[in-house]
This record gives sequence, C-alpha cells and structure tokens, in this order.
Amino acid sequence: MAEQKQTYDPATIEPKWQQFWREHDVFRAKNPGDQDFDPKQPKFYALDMFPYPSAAGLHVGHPEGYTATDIVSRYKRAKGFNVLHPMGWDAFGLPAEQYAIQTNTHPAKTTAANIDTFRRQLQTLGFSYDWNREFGTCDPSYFRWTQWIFKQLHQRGLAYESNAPVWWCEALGTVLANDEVINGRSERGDHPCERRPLRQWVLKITEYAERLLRDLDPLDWSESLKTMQREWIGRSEGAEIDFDVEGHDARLRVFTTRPDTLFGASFMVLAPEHALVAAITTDAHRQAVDDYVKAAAAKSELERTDLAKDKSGVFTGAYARNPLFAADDPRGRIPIWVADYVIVSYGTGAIMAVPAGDERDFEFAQKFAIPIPGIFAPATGDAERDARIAAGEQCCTDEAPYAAHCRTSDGKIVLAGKSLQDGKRAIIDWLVAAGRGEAKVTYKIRDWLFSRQRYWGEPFPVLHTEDGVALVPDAELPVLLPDMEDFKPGGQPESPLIRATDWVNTTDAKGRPAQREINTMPGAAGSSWYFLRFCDPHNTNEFCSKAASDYWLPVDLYVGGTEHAVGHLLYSRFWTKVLHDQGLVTCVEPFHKLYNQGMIQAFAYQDGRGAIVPKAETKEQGDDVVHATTGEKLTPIVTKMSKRYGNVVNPDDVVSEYGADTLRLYEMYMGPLADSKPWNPKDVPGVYRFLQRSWRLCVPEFAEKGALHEWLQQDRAADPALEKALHRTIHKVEGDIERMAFNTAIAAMMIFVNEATKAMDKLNRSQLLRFAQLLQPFAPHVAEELWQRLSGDGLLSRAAWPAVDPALLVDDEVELAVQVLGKLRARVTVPNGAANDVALAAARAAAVQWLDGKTVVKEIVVPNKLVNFVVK
RNA sequence: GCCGGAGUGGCGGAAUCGGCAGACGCACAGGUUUCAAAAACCUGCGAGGCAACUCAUGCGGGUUCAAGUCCCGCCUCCGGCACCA
Repeated sequence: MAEQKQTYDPATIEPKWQQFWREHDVFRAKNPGDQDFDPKQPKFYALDMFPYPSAAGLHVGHPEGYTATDIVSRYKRAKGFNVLHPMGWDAFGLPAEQYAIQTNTHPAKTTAANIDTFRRQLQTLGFSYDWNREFGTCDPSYFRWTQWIFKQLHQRGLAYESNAPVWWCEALGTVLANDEVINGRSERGDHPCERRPLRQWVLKITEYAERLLRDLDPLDWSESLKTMQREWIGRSEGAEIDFDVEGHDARLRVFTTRPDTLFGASFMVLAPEHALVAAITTDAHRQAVDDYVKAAAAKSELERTDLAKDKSGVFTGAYARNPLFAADDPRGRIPIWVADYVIVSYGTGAIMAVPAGDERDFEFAQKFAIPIPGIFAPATGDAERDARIAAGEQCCTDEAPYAAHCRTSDGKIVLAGKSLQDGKRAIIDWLVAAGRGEAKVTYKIRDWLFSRQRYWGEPFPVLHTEDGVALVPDAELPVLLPDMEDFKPGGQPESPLIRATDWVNTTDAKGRPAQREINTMPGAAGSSWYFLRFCDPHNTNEFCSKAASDYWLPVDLYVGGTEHAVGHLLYSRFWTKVLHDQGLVTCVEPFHKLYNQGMIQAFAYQDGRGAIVPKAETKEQGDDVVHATTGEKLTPIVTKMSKRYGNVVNPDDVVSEYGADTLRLYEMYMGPLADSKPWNPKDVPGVYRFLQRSWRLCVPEFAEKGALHEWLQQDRAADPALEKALHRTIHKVEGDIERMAFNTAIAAMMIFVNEATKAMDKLNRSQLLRFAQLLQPFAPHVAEELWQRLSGDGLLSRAAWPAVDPALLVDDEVELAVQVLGKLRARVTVPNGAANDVALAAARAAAVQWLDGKTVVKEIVVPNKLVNFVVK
C-alpha cells in the first residue's frame, strides 16, 4: 500500500464515530427491569439544564456546561457507573411564540424546526446523551403528565384562583411573574409593566416555604446559591400584635420582628391598600388620604422603591392604643398613618412604627415630626452616641440594654436587664396571656403565579361549569391546544384561546355546558419535573414509575447557569416535595449536587468616548486594534457576547475549522467552569495543537493508511520514566474530574504529551491506549479513533478507566527548598522520606555561605518540602 | 445601602491543608526545516540589574520561621437583593 500523509483530520473522524455510537446505542442507560440491567452497578445521574430551543441556534455558552457533564458522564461510565445522561427541550413559552408571531408561522412548526437545529448542533459535539430518552415539554405525551401533576396539586389544595393584581406588560401582551419583572420593567425586552387585576391560577408554594428552606442545608450547592434561595424565601421570626383602634371595634394586627420594642411604638403605618384605611380615616382627613391612596396605586413599583427614597405618607386622623399602656396613659395613644413604604402583601400590611429601633420608622418620624421615645440605655463607652440613643435622637438597630421605663405599670413586664431574646420572649408571653398577639413566622416568598394569557403553553385540565371548577378526567388527558390560525395575543388580557370558541365551549362529565380554562401554564411548568420524566420517558401509564425514580433520583450532578437560582430550582424542589407527599416519589430533594457554570464572554473594543465599536468596524494594526475608518486606537474590554457588537462566536464555525474535540477542549481549558471568562479565538489553536501532538504520538506523518509508528507494532516493556509520568497523569486527571477542575486536568495531559513527544520512540502500545482512555471524556472522537488504530479491546467509550499504581506516584528522591530566614537560597536532593537530621545536614551544607558567621536560632523541616534556617 | 464572589506576567489562568509564586496555553522574540510562506519542531520569556542579588500576587497594616493563601482596615470589578417591618 502506498504511503500517504496521515494528518489529524477531525472532519472525517468525528462524524464517523458519532454515527457509530448512535447506531450501536452505546450510551443507552439501563433502567431497572431492562435487559442487562445490573442492580449491583452504582448509578450516576448527570443532568444539564435543558435548553430553550431558540431560533438563533446554539451559542458557545451552551456547550460549556454540556461538555462538563459529558466529561463526568464518560468518566463515571469508565468507572463502572450506570450513567443517565439525557437531553431534551424546554419548548413551551414566550420566546417561541414571539418568534412564531414574527415569522407568522405556527409555534409548533417553528419549535420543531428549532429543536431539529439544536439536536443537529449538539450531535456534532459528540455528547454521550441517551437520545432514546429525548422529549420536549410541548410533546402531548409529556404535557399530558404536566397536566396530570397540576391535578395532583389541585387535589391537595395547592392550586387556587385569584384575582389579585398581577404584573401586566402591555408590550408583551401578557402577565408576568414577580421574578420576571425587574424594577417595574419586564426582564425580557425591558418593557414597562403595571399592576392589573386578572383571574389567575396560583400555586401555594408558600405552604412549603419552611421545608424549602430547611432542606437546603445538606445540599451540595454553592453557599452563594443557597443564600440566594434563603433570601428569596425570606423567613423572619417575630410576633403579630393586635392594637385597638379608638372609636372602632376592629383591631389592627401588625407583624414585627422586634416585639421587644413595643414600648417604643409611637405611630402605626398602614399600606395604602390596607383594608382598614377607608374605615378608620376621619372625615377631616378623608380627602388627603383618598388622594394619597390613589396616587400610590398609580405609582409603579419602581417609583415606590428605587426613586422615592424619601418617605411619604398622610395621617388618617385615627389613633390606636398601645396594648402595653393603661387606657388612660397618654403614652399609649398613637396616631395611625398611611404610607407606601409599607407593603400590603407582606406580613399584615400594617406595622407598628418604632423610630428608636428602626431606621425607616426613624426617618419617617423625623420627616413628620412624630415623637421618638427612647427605649434603650446603651453604655458602650461612646458617651455621645449613648446619650443620643437614650434621648431618641438616634436610631439603634443593634442589641442594646433596655431603658428603665420599659416596664408596665403593674410590673408584669420589666425589660431592663434582659437580653434581646429574653425581651422578645417576655413581650410575646405577655401578649399571648393577654390575648393580644402571638409568636409568628413570616416569609417573603409569594405564591407562584401559575398562568399566562398566551397560546403556546400547556392548557389547564380545567373546565368552568355552573358548579364551578371541574378537573378533566385522567382518561381525557392530554387536553390539546386547539389548532388556531391566529394565535397572536389580542392586546386584551385574556389569552388568544378565548377566540377558539369550538374548543372553549364543551360539556362536562354530566353533559352540561362548560367552558375550558383559557389561561395556559407558564414556561416553568414543564421544566419543574422534566428530570423525573427522563427516568422513565416512554411510560404511558404513569408520569414516571416509582421504580425508575427510586433508582435514578436524586440527580447526582446538575449543571447550569445562575439565572435559574430562584425560579426553576425552587419550583422543581417544590413539585418534587408535593409529589413526595402524594406518595409518588421517594426523593424529597431532586438535585443533590448543583454546579453553576460561568458565562462565556467576549472581547469588544471601546473608542475614546467609551462607546463599543462593532467588530466589523475594527481592524488589527500590529499589536493594537484600531477603528477601521478613523484609525483611532481602541481599548479592549471584556463583555457579554452580543449581536450588536458583532462578537458572537458560533460553535458551528469552530467545529468546521477545528473540530468538536477542539471546541470541547478549549471550552474546558479556558479556566474554571464556575468563572466567567472571555473567549479568545487566538487561544483555540493551542488546544488543537495538543490534539495534533497526541495524534502524532501514535500515527506517523507519512505511512500506509492506518499504520502506527513502527515501534508500536510489537509489544514491548514500558519505559519506566514514561510509565511513571503516565500514572501521575492518570491520578491527576481523575482527581481533577472529581473536583470539576477540567482546566488543570487538560494541563496535566498536555504535560504528559510534551514529555512523551520528547521520547516518542520509547512509548509502547499499552501506554498510548491508557492515554486514549484519559483523553476520552474530553476529546472522545480522536480518543476513540486512536483506540481503534491501536487495536484497543472493544470500544473505548465502554472501556474501564485505567488503574493507577500508587507505588509509581512516589519518587525515590525529592528536591528540598533550602531557605534562610524564609528566603530561598538553595535546593538539595535527598531520598524520599529522609529523616529530619539527614535533610538538615544536606541543607546546612548547601546553605553554608548564608549560615557562616551567624547563629542558627531555629531549624524548621517540612518533610519532603523544605528546610528553613532562622539565623541571627 | 445590604449579602455573596473575585482582583496573580502583555493575555487566559496554576499553586487542592500556611511551605520553592507564575504550572499549562496564548502572544512575543530567536533558531531549525523550507525556493518561499504556512505548518511543525527547538530555545527564551514577571520587573530591575553585567552579575551577586533585589523587588513582585489590588492598596495599607498585622500574625508567623514562612502569607497569593490567615486576621484587621480600605479600593476596584462582577453577581444577587433592595423600604419585607
């Protein structure tokens, strides 16, 4: 056979192996009950946050997390785990519908086309997904069970209808959830939003607040993410206290975290929307209060918070009685105000204001000249501050001793001398005994607004009948969307489904007329349980068999972006707990380990005014980048990839120029997975060269097709130095994969290849086979190809991870650093594990010129590391 | 404002438990090869200094024989929350 150039050619290798793996079902995960299922094998569930298949196709940000989970999946398979590594599509929702409207094509069509693109792109990257388990949330066979789960929630009393005001976004023609609105503007598109009352489905996630909080602790998530969820749930402990209102029967209930400051309550504040406002306002103040309430209603949340740092409010003319004081004690008569710094939806929508102990109340009291009774008697040594606090001239939010007058006239409560905890306790005990209040825990988290006025979402399995809400029987699920020509929002709050009259008007189980629910479910519905369906995706009798979820759950590794920190992750945890309570799954926390990847950024160039110049208008000039027309020197900055800046990198382009293995490797080599880091096209050839050098270790440049280096053609003994280097590399790569440090794992393989290249003809086949095994999780195509050319046993993707001989990880000799006064002065080589006196003797000899004429005061030996002499 | 995270060569980054700062890659420089270029390969590469050495991990202090790593006080950047009583 004629010799020819044997170059590393990803364009032929990669499609070949992708096809082979797919045709031979290499990455199929076996469920309990399947043929060849081995119950003794440990399981590993590696999950990516499934993508929203947008029309733009895959972005280089997607494969970052996907490569990480793929490395772990391939590694775990090699380590003998039964690995579940699935992929699917989060395919219902607003952007798909927006795009469909733009292109005037049915969202089912555009979504299917987008999914095809995503699938094709992902498949060119060689991910070891079990594609048999693929589904999209818009598949009727899937959302049938989303509807069924809604029914479970409803049956447990966790779904209710509400007319509470919700965020309405005129521009998007839809209502939005709290977390989709930022400072009164839509997260998507940044359009203005306002509050409007609409009939909505709401899920009682608040009922699970305590468990969602408590169960967070043992999870292997970053502390910052746990903190985000904790703060979102926002638990606070305190008390509810009832105040009498002069001249009214109604009592005013407030929530406070500082019941111990009740002696300092000098006014009350109601939220403008509070139910009692109208009733208690006196005629003299009615006009002012009405005006204020109206103005507050018209204000956006933005105006009420961000811009209006200045407190505003009006007096109602009414007075409350502080329950601690006797009916004739003038200190107990406190005015009731209305102010928008109190939020109606938190606590009871009313507060007792204690200006001496709360900065907001202090600010308000100062502005409106309300008395500020001092209630603390601090003795911190800062006499001036102590005096101001005692006099009520300064607010004190820290723990401080109570003033002597913090006592009831009957002596039943005496706060002086008590700690903060005991002070709270004393007041709460008294309130309970007096029937005036109780200890109370409040949460910031609100119930989950669970409906959208849109076409492209799961229909509710709900009928509105003359008797009220009726659930669609299981046998009639799924409730399919009507096939509508015109699915655009009508500009009215109701969903376009209202126009599908044939669909809306139906009959209930008794044959009486009924109307279908026209709201659809939000995007987060389908993503709240997809990890469960992956365990048993083809089940037509159940959403997921208990055997399958018991086996696979929890997810062992879940990788995705931080943007889902409070939305998706909280909703999924909630649904899992509900399904658990229904006895349908055993697991209570779906995601054991969660890892947030950083963002892939890009370079952009700024001109002198700080404006970003689009890539197309720049050019390189020597080491600099300048403006193509003006020639102005531009400053490089790191920012988000954006179409506007022209710095978006398309993974397809990288694959066609360098191959998928290079893309995967580069994304992992850029830096730690958790960090955000800029894409630098100049760095990509570096990892490509590494693959080429790896290839060259096996394949000569000119040879017969498929031939190896001649020294690899027969078996021979391993070179000890290379063998040692290889074992170290295996050990390092293994440890680095376990701790998700893929960048350093790749660096270790590069070191091995550099070393091996220098002594290439000393390598043997076994060493190269093992190197291919190491490389396989990272660059699976080239590794599989080399494995085949080296006549490895079977398929590399199914081969076991190479073993490390611990004996080969230790050296006979080690180099010690010799320091004098902490400064490195020499190095000596001593036997590994040498006794301290041996190390000292060697070090002393090496450092003699720095020790001469000095007194050694102390000698520190760190075995196998260094010797430090402290001299005088 | 509050809560997280980070700041190391020209660049991306490494240093896993307080023990030789700068692994690995990029860029750059010199060389080999080549008709030539590219590719590939080899060598060098924190700063200052001829050198011995000195200085260097955002800034200022501290603890320690020894600090990128621990402590205190600042600065800057990124992310989250933002009148939640």
